[in-house]
Amino acid sequence: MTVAPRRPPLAVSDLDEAADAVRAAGGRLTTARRAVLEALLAAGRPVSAEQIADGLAGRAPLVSVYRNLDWLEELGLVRHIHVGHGAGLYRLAAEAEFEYLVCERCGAMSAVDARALDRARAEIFKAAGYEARFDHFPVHGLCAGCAGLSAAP
Amino acid sequence: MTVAPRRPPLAVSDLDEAADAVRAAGGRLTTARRAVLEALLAAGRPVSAEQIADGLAGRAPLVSVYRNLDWLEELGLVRHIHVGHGAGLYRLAAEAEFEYLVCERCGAMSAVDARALDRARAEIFKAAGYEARFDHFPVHGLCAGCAGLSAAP
DNA sequence: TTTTTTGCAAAACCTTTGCAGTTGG
DNA sequence: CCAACTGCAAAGGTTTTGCAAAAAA
Repeated sequence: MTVAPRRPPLAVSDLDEAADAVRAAGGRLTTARRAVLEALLAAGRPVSAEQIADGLAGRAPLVSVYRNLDWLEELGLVRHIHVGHGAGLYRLAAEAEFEYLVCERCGAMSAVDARALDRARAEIFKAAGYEARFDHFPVHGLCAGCAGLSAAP
Repeated sequence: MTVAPRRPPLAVSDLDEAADAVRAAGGRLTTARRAVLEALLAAGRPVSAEQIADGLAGRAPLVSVYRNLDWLEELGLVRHIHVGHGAGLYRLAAEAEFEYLVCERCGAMSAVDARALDRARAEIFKAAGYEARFDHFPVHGLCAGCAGLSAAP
């Protein structure tokens, strides 16, 4: 979960494309690395390193999952987000066109097209001069249901 | 750093008011607790538990700082935010009218009046049905200076 | 006195690192 | 073959917990 300069996203939609990207970078498609990529492709949503390792049936221990996630993130194939106080969640950069919203009451996590938040980004820029990014620290708040609950007495 | 239901903010501007709030809640104004409150009042901006403990010259060890921050947060006097990958930062709820923006490139943290982000919140609500809150996970992105840098080749 | 709070020690939790051995290309 | 990668073990940084001793009211 390096903080370092984020590489431009490298979108892949299947294992073959991922394998090509790995080899193009001079990397090797090891058992552990393939397993992590398969897990991410299968998940289709942000998952923790532990969830990945658990689903790997021993093909790679947690530490190797972390090392591969880091390496793949440096390559631009993987991104991670921070949701509440829990562990970091990882996803393929292929899904980069989505951004997430997290409900702090019920824990729900919704995905929206990144462009849907462009107007919000523009308002933040007008108000504070910041180019907001929601792809690392998603928007936290209350989902429609929970917002309704706290509005009603 | 309990996640639990956030209490309504309890704004205090000096130690006396804080002491009253503590006693009104049936708590005691111990040396450690007073020291933590003084540190927060003096800081006037979000600081880590470790920074607080370091400035206390032994009046309370880190573990007591954490316990008091938790207790004070449950009471509504203190809030914490998450900035990047670092430790949580604590501040008095009195400063709740400010929200923060964090630059992921240079680490700068700017405070803005919370109302300045109301339009952005409205846009997020329109786009995703979420009532966004920036008071726990601040807006992350690029400050004006760093955004300019990455725009220029 | 009585209940709260302290502070040490130890653990929990997530993530990273050192290093010797393994493996993909 | 040999650099890249693994996996164990051990550590890192942050936060929490158990518990007996101390202190506020």
